[in-house]
Amino acid sequence: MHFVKKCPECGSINLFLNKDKGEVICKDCGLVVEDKMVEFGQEWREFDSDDSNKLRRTGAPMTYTQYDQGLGTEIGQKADLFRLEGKDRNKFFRLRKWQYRISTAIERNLKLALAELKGVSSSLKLPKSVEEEAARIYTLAVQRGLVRGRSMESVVAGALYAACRRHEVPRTLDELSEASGIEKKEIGRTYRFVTRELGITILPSNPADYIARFACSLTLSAETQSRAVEILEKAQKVELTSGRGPTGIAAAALYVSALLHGEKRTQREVADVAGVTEVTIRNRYKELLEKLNLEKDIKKTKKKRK
DNA sequence: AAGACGAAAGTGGTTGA
DNA sequence: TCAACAACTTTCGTCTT
Repeated sequence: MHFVKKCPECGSINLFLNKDKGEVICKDCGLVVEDKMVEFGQEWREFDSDDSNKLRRTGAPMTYTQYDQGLGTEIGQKADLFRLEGKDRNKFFRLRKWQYRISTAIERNLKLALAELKGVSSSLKLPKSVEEEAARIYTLAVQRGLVRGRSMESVVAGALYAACRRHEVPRTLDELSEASGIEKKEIGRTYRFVTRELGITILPSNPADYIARFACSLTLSAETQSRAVEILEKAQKVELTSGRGPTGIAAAALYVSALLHGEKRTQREVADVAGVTEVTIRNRYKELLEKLNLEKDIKKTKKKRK
């Protein structure tokens, strides 16, 4: 268990440890700060009503994959209204009407969106924790009005993509695109927008995270796989990886590794599963050979073959 | 004939003035 | 806001197996 010093959502250092529940809570935004990323049943206190009986919850844990979790605020209770007259009073009614409209709109939107999210998530076979995270992100996005001017689906896809990245189970934009039916560009755009607006920090994705999945769909042996990861590690040290697309690097490492183990796959095959072109693989491949002195190894295995 | 290689031109996104 | 820039793609011709 490591302790987080700053709230990942709002950056506040005003954290509060609730020993009874064993949770660390951000006092500013109400986020339950996770010690690991995989954490179920987070809750935003902020959005709860003040009812004390609601604070003690029983029953099923609250989850962001359900659309209604006590969202929204009611403006103006009866008592306040009697103190207002004329213009002020009208203003109050107007505000209340809008508040009502907005909150019901949010609920409707969430209901639809979360259904969509579940669909996409399950077609990508994503773990439940990622789905939760995505739902959380989406909920936040809706509340901040970030969906305006964007299609609901694209924001869902963006949220899912972000959630995948945070949980280090990366899917490529292509996969998300296929599963959601949203254009790659669009997902990327909303993804960037949403994460920036919400101040979500995303670690640059690690090429090694892709290896297992790519290797699997290429039916490569476990040795080849771990060799590829080794190559990746070396590549990181020589700073071959910074700035490049992680999928390209992963693909190249896998390609080299397959060659070394006599499990040759064509560049085309590798390129397809990694969602990059052969050219990119070639470039990365070339760089890998140069910087890591792998030429001899390749030649050796070639001779062996003969 | 298929795969590997490389050059050249084009695309979308980031950065810095 | 615009131009320069890097990474990546597309396309195509040539070489290798």
